[in-house]
Amino acid sequence: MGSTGGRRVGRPRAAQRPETGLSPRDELLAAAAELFTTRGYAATTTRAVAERAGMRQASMYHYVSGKEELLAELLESTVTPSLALARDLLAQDAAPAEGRLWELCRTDVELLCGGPHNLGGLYLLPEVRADRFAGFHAVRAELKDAYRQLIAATRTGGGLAKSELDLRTDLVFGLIEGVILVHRSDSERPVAVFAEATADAALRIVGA
Amino acid sequence: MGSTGGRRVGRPRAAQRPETGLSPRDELLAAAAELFTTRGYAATTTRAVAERAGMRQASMYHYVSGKEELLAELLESTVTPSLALARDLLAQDAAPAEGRLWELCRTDVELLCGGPHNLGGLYLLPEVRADRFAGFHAVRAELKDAYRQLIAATRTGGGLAKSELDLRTDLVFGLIEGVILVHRSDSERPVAVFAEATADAALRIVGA
DNA sequence: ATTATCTATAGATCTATAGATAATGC
DNA sequence: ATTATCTATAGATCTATAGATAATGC
Repeated sequence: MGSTGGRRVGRPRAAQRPETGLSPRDELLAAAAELFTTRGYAATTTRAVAERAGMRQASMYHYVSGKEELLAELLESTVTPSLALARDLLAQDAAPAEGRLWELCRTDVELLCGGPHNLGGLYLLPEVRADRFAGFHAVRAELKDAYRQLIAATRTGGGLAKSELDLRTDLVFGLIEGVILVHRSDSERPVAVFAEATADAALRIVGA
Repeated sequence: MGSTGGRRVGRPRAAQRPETGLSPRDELLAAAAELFTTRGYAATTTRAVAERAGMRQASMYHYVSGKEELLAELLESTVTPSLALARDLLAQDAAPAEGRLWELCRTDVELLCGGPHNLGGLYLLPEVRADRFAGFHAVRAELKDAYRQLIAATRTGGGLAKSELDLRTDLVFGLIEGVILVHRSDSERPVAVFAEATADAALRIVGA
């Protein structure tokens, strides 16, 4: 337990850099997050990811099976916290739906815009449509359904026909996604302000 | 001028298919539109584009310099009509801004969701951030500025501080973009209905 | 002995060019 | 002669595996 920190098992890395404190796997995930969000998934090579994480291309395979695994894990990490909150809010059925919907919107934006990279944008990579990521899509569909249920439970949402409810859900869900995209173009605005404004806008769309 | 139609100069294509009526260049653009929007830009090979357009990979270079040119042209085609309308609406400064903003939103959604492929999604490919597409970004920034000007000209927009105006512009612009993404998941709803609902939502966001 | 890394590379692409070919046009 | 296509391919990747190496652990 020497506090010297350094000495690790295994052959040293060829290009030594200051310790990040992250595990090698997390270094890879962080590198992938940055590269996938800025250059895109297909355009990012395994070499680029590994090298940015401080190791050689081949060493990456000691930790992950390939690019797909990195993307799958990053996708999960974007949607899982939002879904956990959504389930929580759905369960609080004594509280007014308006406030719960507002909170879901706000937190969703904050989570997705808050990190160092625009992980929210990963949702939108065309490659994510592949079957490989069906698991992610299922989780995401559950999140969207939570939005739908909360919208249906609002005062104005109560009497809506199904098609009208679907429409409003798409509008709100579209707003959240779109806003995450737009965010990256102007990062000087505090995320908290932006997230609250988006939640306000969502409620106005629903008519509450 | 025989109405037989067929006979064309040059070596015949290896795989013959029914005439599309499009020029070879337009066949390439149509193929690229489909593939770029569904699989992504980097994941689409020149071979896939050419083959889908009915010719061999190498023949593509007779018409375009490569994939980049196809993407650049497709991008232009998505934003140019919207910008033309935006300029038009800005010039009509006698009419109330609310109605003009509504019309811009509606038409923008209709144009981008209306085509056979989700060309609106091209905006969002990470590759589009490259310098090569600076021209497109300039046009797009002009479109966004038109949104801003119209929002500023509404009754509620008049007295806004710059930061507040920027915020609302981002929310509206984000809504338009996000909604285009969401649209592809549910194409059974008529585009016209969706476009109007989006425009209504945009006005509610602005507070008009 | 175990482990984390490295170097080297086979095999599979993919792009863009060179040069041949099979039509029509004159 | 001109044109639109083709086939063939060089050169440049990129992925994933095989096997070597340089640390610590015991």
